[in-house]
Amino acid sequence: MSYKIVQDYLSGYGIRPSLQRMAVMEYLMTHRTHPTADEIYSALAPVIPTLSRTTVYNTLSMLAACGAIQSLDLDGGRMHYDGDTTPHAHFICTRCGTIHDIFPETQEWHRTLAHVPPPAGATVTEMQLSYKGLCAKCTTLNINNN
Amino acid sequence: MSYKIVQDYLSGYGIRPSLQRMAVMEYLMTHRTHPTADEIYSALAPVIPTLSRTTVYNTLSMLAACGAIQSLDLDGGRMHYDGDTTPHAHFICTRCGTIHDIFPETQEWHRTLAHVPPPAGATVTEMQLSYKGLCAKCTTLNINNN
DNA sequence: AGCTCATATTGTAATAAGTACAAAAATGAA
DNA sequence: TTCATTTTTGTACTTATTACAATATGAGCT
Repeated sequence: MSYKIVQDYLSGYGIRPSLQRMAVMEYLMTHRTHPTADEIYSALAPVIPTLSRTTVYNTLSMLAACGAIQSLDLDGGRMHYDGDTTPHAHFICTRCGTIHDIFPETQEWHRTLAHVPPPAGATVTEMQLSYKGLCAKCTTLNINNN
Repeated sequence: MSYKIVQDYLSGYGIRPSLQRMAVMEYLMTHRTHPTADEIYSALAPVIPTLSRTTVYNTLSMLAACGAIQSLDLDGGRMHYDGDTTPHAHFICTRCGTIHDIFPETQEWHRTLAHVPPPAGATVTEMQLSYKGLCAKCTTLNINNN
């Protein structure tokens, strides 16, 4: 992924494109695995030896607050992040932890929002639709008692 | 809430109705505040002086796994619990933490499920639809810069 | 270039939620 | 009652995240 694309993306959200921020953003753009803050830190630390965990946490919170990325409350303990901000749902496997994207037709997404309306007067900043269960592979393993 | 109702409810899920389990379940049935494990512990500890935090955590996990209650991954840090297992969505205010229930028409809920299908072959055990933002009260406070 | 001030990053220490585990207690069956 | 199983308890630990103060960086001005 080119330097300039990431830089322009951040600038477009009014975010100053520092080395660290670009690295985090680029990681999320090129890895569709919905990583946690720590996974991102571990991947980037070898490349940016001075990188601090705190910076990764701060950067992710900031990017999410600006709407440049999406944060996912999926597995209780830790937060996952998604560089794709187009409206979509997620499935998380409670056995292997894999997270799958589910892209509904845009009109269906809007229909859901219209029929499950947030409280009157509230300002909605995020919406999340998620499923938990066993993925196909783990369902099979489970049947075979592994 | 009568002892017998709670007891029968747990028995219906094949859960042995111990004193501790009944207390936790009864708390969730009579408090629609979507409490965390610690809030439940703090409320029950004075009534059951020997109660242990671990028991509350274990009980909640078990009740959720059996489908007797619903667990809500809403605010990153901690898990919230809901004694109402009928399908409904939630709104959480990121400022004051209040959680509101949103009850859509049942047919709309099913329509959403049908149009946002989980991965093929997966076994879905939980579904969660949630909004985050500022509640009406906090929206007003925010405008007035409080 | 050098200076200055605001912003960003770093590292350490602290917090907070939840889990592991082994001992003790309670329960139920024989 | 006795024995085995289940449940509860308490302590210690792990893990994710935040607080905070010190340091570094960078953009604009002279």
